[in-house]
Amino acid sequence: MRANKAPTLHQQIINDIEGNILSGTWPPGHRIANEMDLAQHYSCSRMTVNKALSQLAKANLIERRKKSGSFVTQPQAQSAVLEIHDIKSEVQSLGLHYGYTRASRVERTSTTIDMKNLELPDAGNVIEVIGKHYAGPGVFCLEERLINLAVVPDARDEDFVDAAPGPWLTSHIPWTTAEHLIKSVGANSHYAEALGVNPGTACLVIERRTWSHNGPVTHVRLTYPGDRHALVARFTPSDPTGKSSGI
Amino acid sequence: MRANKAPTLHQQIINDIEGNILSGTWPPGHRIANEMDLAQHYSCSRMTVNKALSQLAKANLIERRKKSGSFVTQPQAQSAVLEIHDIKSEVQSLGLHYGYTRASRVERTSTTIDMKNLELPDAGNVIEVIGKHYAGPGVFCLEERLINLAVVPDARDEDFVDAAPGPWLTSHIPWTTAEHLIKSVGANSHYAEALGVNPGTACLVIERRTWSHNGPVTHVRLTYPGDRHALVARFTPSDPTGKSSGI
DNA sequence: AAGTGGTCTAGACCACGCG
DNA sequence: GCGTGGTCTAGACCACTTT
Repeated sequence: MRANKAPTLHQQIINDIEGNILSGTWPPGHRIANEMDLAQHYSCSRMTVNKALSQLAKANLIERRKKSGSFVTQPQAQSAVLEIHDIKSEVQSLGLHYGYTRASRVERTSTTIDMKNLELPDAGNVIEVIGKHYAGPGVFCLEERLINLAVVPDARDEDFVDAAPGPWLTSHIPWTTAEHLIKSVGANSHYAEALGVNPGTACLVIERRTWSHNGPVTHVRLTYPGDRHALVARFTPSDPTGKSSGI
Repeated sequence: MRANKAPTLHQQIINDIEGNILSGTWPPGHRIANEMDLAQHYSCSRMTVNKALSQLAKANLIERRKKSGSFVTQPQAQSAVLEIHDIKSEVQSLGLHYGYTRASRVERTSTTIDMKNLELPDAGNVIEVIGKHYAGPGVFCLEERLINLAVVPDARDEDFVDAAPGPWLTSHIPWTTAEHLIKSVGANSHYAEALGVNPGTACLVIERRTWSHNGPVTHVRLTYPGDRHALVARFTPSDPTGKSSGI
């Protein structure tokens, strides 16, 4: 039920390929047909295909190697202004042991707050999952997530005990739009206990909403204790491809 | 003394136009020559010019209108992954009165900390400007800025008493690269007093480094009190042009 | 040596919107 | 109406890299 508007041909090609990549149909490393074959498939010139593939390469969804071909990029679906963080690899890149524990999982009809967080137009069933990510012995961040069952019904069959919902979601649902909100808050007693810090400790909070073609997918609030965490983004005016990462 | 590498022709065109825009030579609203004229000027085909202009339009540096032509975008040099915030318009867009006061201005040879903040390879003269931005009666944020006099010698003649250094810099120096670092810290007694909050209050800190072709331009640390401020960015996978703004 | 992407050309047709 | 950008074509040559 995707609303596939295709105003231009090269945009249609981009949409098709992006769909295959983000949905996981084409896994990382998958080789994409070469430009001449694609041109034949779409009954267009090579230039048109090249325009589409160049744009996908600039967005870091594919990698192009001469003589070899074009391949789906390895860190799939995680290239954007502010990356959809894979916390596990983030922790491991710091040389620390990664761990995850689920604190709770509740299925319910959406409350008013849920609807506001997900920007749901109507009430519906949601799953709330709360868990902690660990870096070595300490808590790395607290995750509070809402999943919209209307868009992701398969989530009903997942308990999210051993693995965080994030990676499962990105491999099951292709997202088309994401929004980050970043702020700083002092930990109240509830968060302080969960994170193992003193009440009032400054925490970096990242809230992310994600949409697919079918509507709101998920809302997640990641709370990082203290000043142990920072976001970095570097860019130039005409190449607004922010490379961002947690520290 | 700009290192003008031009590997491809359309990149050369982009560089030229971007230079004219970011340096202010072409002010907002300036009409750019049409594609045919540019093609003649660069002795290339219209496609090549089109590729360059399309890319600049996607980066929001120019706006293209049929029949009329291409024009330099209004909010100049402030379109990027994380915008180079114009705090004044940010405050005013909230319907609040904007104010600015300079607290101090010091010219000195760079300290070790200065060199680290600016990523200076060698010691040199810098200016440190500290000031406060007000929204209505309250402090909106504290600004601590270093300016590299080797790259911006004209800054020596500015006292930055009535106007913040940020707008002056963006209108005098075209920046080519910027890096943001975002974190959350608890206010120590010094910051607490400056911001008018209780010690320990969580603050959002945004540190930005900016470079031009000639080297490091400036380093600024903006400290926003409490959870009154948040950053927002929205994007899609194949269009990583994050629109971000303060709240 | 051969296949691939990178770039460019010299045209073309169309839609839009200003005059 | 007509100038502009938007898109596309059917070629071409080159650089690179793997075989």
